[in-house]
Amino acid sequence: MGANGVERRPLRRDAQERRDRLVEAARREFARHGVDASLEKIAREAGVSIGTLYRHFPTRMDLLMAAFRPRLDEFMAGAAEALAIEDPWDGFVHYLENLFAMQAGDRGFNDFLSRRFTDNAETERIHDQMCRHIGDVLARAQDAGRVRADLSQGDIVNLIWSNGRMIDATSTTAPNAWRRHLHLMLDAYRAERAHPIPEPPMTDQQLYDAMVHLSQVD
Amino acid sequence: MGANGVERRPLRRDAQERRDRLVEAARREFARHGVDASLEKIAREAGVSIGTLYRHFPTRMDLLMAAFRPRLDEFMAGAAEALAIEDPWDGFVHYLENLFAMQAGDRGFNDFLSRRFTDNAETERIHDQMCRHIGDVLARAQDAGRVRADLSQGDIVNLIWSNGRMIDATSTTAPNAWRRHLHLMLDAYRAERAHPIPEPPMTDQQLYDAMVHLSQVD
DNA sequence: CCCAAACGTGAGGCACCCCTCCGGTTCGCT
DNA sequence: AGCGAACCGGAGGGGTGCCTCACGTTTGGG
Repeated sequence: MGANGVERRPLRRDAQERRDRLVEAARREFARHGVDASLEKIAREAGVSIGTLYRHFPTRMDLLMAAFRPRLDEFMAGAAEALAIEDPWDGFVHYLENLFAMQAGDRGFNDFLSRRFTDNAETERIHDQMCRHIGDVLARAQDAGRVRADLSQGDIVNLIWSNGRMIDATSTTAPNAWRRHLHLMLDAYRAERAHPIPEPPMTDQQLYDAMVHLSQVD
Repeated sequence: MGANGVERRPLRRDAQERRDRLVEAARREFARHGVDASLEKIAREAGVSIGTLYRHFPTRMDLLMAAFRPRLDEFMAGAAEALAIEDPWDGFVHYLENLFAMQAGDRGFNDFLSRRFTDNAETERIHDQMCRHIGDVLARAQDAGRVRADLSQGDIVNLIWSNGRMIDATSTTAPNAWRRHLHLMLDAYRAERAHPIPEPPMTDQQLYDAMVHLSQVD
């Protein structure tokens, strides 16, 4: 079955082989240089011409989705795991740990999580699903009185941005620094030590706009 | 007196006027697009040719320093204020509030604080001074038992990165979101009920490398 | 008022990157 | 084997940005 449910004949053998090499090269380049990596370089890296790249992946997003599919599945599985853990706090921590670790492992995926590409129905779907996951994990921990009640989904998205930036900075020189950041944040999130926050959480609209903003070029 | 102490005759009247216009335009463009803003655009904006820009500012850093000098002074003054506040915790909060607010006010300055340009003695000096300030403010609050003892300078630099990214995302849609982030972080930093952190702080070398890394193009 | 020094200009070389299009190549079905 | 559909290559047009340099313009001291 094709991506959109349309049955299509399999690729010719040579075409399939080139396509695989492209996805492989894209994974490497996106991981190294983020989602804005040069397509021409990816083609070169794959030993394929730029025209071929465009034949298989008409838009950058097509290539991104092909490259990140496994990572995305892995990530979603981690989120499901979190909800399966009995203790709500442990589930919350597991969710964040999984999130941070995946961001740390791949700069492209890190970018991908931080930005929201509005021109693509599938990525919208993915982001919605992510937001639902966050909401569930968070609400459960809050209902159990373990996470401060005034924490919002937007604060977690914020955390994604923060951590993303930190990982950009430290990944080559201190690859585990994110774990420190995470545990510091956990102390900020615990219900026991909460002090009132003088600024209200972002509205859904603000949050959405901010994510879209990050995906637009200056 | 010239920047490096060399006495040089004043600029010709027309040259001075163009230089002023350039600095003005640079401030605007850097604020809007970060420190990587296009120099050609800045020249256009100033109504001056690109050649003239290069005559006055042979390197991007020369222009950056000219544009940010007032902001830098303002920032350093805020840091001094923080140390002048009697209560160590209040001083700590004041320092961070000043820092965040200045990051929020100018995308270029935000970039500037996050990165470390190694090819320039003056910026190195500035960063060293900033690190000293952070160290002083932090140590004072820790000695007073108000900030958790296991917090390191690197964690504050981390905070600069985190907040920088958050501001990039939210400045146009939720310009005060940083204040919420700050107060969340304060709850993470308070000494009372701090939980142990399983990852050691970054070494000075790691911290330095990370800052340099951020200032290098992909 | 004159002229040398200071200054300004913008075309142009170079390096990227994106994306298209058409002539040539390869596959695999019959 | 032969042929048409599928596929591939890569030149090339359009865009942006950096930086230089030969030539023309302006200033202000003498």
